[in-house]
Amino acid sequence: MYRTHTCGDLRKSDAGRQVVLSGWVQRSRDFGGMTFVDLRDRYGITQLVFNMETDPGLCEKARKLGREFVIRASGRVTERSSKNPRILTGDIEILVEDMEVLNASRVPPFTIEENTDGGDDLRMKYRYLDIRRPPVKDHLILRHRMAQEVRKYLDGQGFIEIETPVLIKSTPEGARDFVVPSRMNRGEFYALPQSPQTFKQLLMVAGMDKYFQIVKCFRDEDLRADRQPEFTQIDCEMSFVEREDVLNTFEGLAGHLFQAILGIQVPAPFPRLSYQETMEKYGTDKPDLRFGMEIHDLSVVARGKGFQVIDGAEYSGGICAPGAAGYSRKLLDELTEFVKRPQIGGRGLIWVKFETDGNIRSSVDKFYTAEDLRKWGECCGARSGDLLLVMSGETQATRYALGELRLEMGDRLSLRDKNRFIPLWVVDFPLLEWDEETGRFYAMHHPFTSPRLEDIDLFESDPAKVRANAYDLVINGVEIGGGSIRIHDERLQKTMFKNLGFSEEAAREQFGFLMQAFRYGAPPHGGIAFGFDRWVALFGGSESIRDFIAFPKNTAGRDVMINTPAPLPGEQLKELGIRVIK
RNA sequence: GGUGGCGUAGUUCAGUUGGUUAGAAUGCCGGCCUGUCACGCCGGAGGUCGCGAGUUCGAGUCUCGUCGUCACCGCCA
Repeated sequence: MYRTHTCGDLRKSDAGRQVVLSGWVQRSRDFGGMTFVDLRDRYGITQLVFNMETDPGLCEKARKLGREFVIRASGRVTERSSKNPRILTGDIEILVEDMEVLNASRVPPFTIEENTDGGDDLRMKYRYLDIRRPPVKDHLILRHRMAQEVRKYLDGQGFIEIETPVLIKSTPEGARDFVVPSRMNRGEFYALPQSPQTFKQLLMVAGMDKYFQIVKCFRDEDLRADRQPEFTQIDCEMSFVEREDVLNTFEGLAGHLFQAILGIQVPAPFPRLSYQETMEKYGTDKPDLRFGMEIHDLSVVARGKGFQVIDGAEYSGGICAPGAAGYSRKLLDELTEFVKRPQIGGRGLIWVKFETDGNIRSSVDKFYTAEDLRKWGECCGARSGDLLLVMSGETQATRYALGELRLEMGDRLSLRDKNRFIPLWVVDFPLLEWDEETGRFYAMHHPFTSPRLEDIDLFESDPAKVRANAYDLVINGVEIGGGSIRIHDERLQKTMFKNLGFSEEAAREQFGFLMQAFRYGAPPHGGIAFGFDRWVALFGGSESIRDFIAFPKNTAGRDVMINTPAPLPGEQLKELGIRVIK
């Protein structure tokens, strides 16, 4: 027998018991006459004691143990004379009577501890060692618990978990596909799904009514801290629903997860912001509502005083940083540098200090009187002691830059508390997005998203103005999920394809199966998909999803542990009928 | 596709204006130690300064290229 208990089990009440434990040697402390060994497994750490007086041979053996050796030890549980309150098993130790090395270990390349000394690339190369560390292990356990709660909740709501194929068909819209060659159909390729979108709609046509799946999705696009080439979605679809039905159902899911995982009660319904409104107030479609500091339009109030930067700009806007009027020249310069970074794209930054003694000082005193600036302050809700930060330029770009500045100020003023969660729905996205390069419209969400029916006439006059019946769930500035009410009508779907520049043939070629299905009584339906990795990372207090995935890929899409992607042997290529060009 | 950061001992990092023998901590190895739990003390080993060119009397340090890695922009329906 390898073990009677785990390394996290034993307590004071177990004193006197004869036990067998197996695990890894975390560390040993050798005193010559006696040796302590910390034995670790997934459940905890238990101290083993070896004594030279009791059994010199065994004690010598224990002194030779190295880090990460796998051993089995049997002995008697005893209460410690000096306890360790920092671990759960700290009241007891095992007086070892027999010990066996099950497997020796080379010295690991980094320390397997709460805070490792290993860098990212090493940790990835030896991921199986990294996962032994409590933080990574706990992230994976958190992920497991969330997945179980999702299943529990959705099952309780009558959702059926159904698997959809992984070898599917490449589609031209959207992200690049990963493709898989077919040996039996030479010259033809499968694609891995970017999401099970069309299949879940077909399941609605099939009458399954409520579907969900925790499923891998694949997108061959450049990566980020919160993007992996393969990632996991909680994919859901429902029949006979309107937007509010979907939002209510999944507010329920979110509320359940907050409660079950974090023990937090989140008030429902979540706030709903239109895309238009969030772009105006926060400069982004995924606002962080943990703090105010909204963007205010100063275009009108600031114009006409001879300051070319503002007078010549399409748009001027400002944010009011509470209590920051004391910012030094150096800090203001830092902020100016921040907005001028190419990623932010600002040309410069105007500041106005509403000092606590009532004075108003600004970087544009030459052009504006105190009275002028007081009006700016009124527009932005500035109070005594606040700092107003103003930028000018093209509307969209300036709002974006102000949005980024807002987040920066939120960080600097410690307004983004990791332990607070403010979810909201962003609704009424534009249905279509104009692409300058190709000179045509693309679906902002996907081509099956229903327009808001009252906007349908705009298809003819001003397609860019058509609003989608789509929604995103945003928590603390992170896009956690999104979905829409779908088109279930063949004719409307055709109109949509037409506006996207699909020829009738192309549409039939790509999505004919869906159009065909719609002819056989497609119910009104809609759904949503959540970025599971992001949601877990958010609950785990991290911006990077990498440490919530057991075996993630690096920013170049490589797995440095198994070293892939890799070339294929010529034989294999030949069998697939593929020649690699350089 | 683009911008930027980083690359020095097993690991994490320091390394001045370009200057003689490249340091620290930790880990590792050896010794001592009977109540530690980041044990302590003593000693030791350990380096192609990512790689390749160039500038220079002289390059870890400067320049260019290249590779790796991270962050961001584009991209991600």
